[in-house]
Amino acid sequence: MSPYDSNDKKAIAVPTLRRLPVYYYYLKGIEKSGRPFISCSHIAQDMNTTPIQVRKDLEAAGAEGKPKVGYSVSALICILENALGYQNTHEAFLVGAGNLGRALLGYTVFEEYGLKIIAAFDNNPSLIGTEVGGKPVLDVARLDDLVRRMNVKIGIITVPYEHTQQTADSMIAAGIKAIWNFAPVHIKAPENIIVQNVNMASSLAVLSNKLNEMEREEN
Amino acid sequence: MSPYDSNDKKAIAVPTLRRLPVYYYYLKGIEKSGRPFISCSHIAQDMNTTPIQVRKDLEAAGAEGKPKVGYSVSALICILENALGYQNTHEAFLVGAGNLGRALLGYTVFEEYGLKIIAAFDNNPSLIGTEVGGKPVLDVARLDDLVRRMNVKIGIITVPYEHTQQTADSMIAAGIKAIWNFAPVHIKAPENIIVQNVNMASSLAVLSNKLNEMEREEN
DNA sequence: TAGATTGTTAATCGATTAACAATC
DNA sequence: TAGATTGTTAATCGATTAACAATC
Repeated sequence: MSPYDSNDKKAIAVPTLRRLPVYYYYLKGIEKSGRPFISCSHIAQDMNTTPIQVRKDLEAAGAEGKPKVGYSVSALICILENALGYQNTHEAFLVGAGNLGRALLGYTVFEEYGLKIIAAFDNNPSLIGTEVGGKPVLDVARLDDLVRRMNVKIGIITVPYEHTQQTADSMIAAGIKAIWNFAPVHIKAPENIIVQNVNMASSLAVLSNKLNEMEREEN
Repeated sequence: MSPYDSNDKKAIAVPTLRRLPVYYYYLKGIEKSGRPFISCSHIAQDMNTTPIQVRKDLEAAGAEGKPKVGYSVSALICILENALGYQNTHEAFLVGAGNLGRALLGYTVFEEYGLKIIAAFDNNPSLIGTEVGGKPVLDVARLDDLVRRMNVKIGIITVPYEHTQQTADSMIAAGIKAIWNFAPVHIKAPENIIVQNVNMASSLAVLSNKLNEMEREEN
């Protein structure tokens, strides 16, 4: 690491980043079992992966182990919480209080993972004024004003896919910096806006493709 | 392509596969607008990507275009439906009729994408016997029998994460071939079982990390 | 000490990107 | 025809995997 590098934390690669929460959940289970240390090979075996990948991933997160002993489970958990920003909570607004939106509003665990949904928005009058998971459902017309006043940075989109782009546009106009998009469509946004998709259609495509391939092989 | 290749369709790479549904949704919109042909560059511009990637992805799906004209929108849609197996519907059981499970049960669009959820299972007596999205919620004790009798191949897991592995185990024991897992934990399964994860925690990790990085840069 | 395990450096592999040829 | 656009082959880049050194 060069002394000219003011920012000495290297960015963690996305594939690694996506695996870290899975290690985290796994290690929380190990911690409960009371085991104080664990080796890469042990983790790898439990998680159907290779010791090398585990070691690289943990290294990227900043973990340090001891030869012959392995990694301290509690230290690992702490390091992962840090790398994943679990201690650094952001507030979020959710737009679209349909089935999926309501499911997300009910996920109180998100608060442990750095995401606090503070309100939902919808355009359906029969939903406006209700509460889901203890969070108010407000008129989407108020979104702009509230994003500005409360300086909320994260917007969650769970509207029907035809309204995705327009919802994203209003979020961005109001000052939202990061969008968590659950619709299966691409969002057009300026480069400085973070767009992260949870795309069930993509995931289903991979599943179906593998299953169809498997069935083809059987013939 | 060698004449010795009995199976002349090359497997589509997973990153490409994940992008295909997004093209599909996009092209459905283009089709509605009435435009008959479209070029890679046009698609790329609308989707914040590069013409080269679009061309490669469409090529992998089996599309053919005409120089100077582009690709026929309707032909593309047809080819994507084929590559994604949308015409080849599989039946599925869902286990865990909580918030997220209920949201998925309500997604009738899945049926257009090759997935037909025919029943849900839960262990909560107050849910058993009810209906969600027109689908019955049954006692999870009946899962094994019904998977066998109805020869269902896909299992969807939307149970709390502590019960994920055990749910997967019963699915596999009953003969499920592919698991669509919405819990943030790794599932241990034999190699011949397909496991596809929709991991919100992974996605959130990427989002938070980028946002934290952005905020760090602002200082 | 010996051996297990981490740490580090190098090799491989595959996806992405680029360059250029073919063609309508 | 000329130029836009696809098709194809090569180069690059980054993640994964492997090899080996360091160390408790």
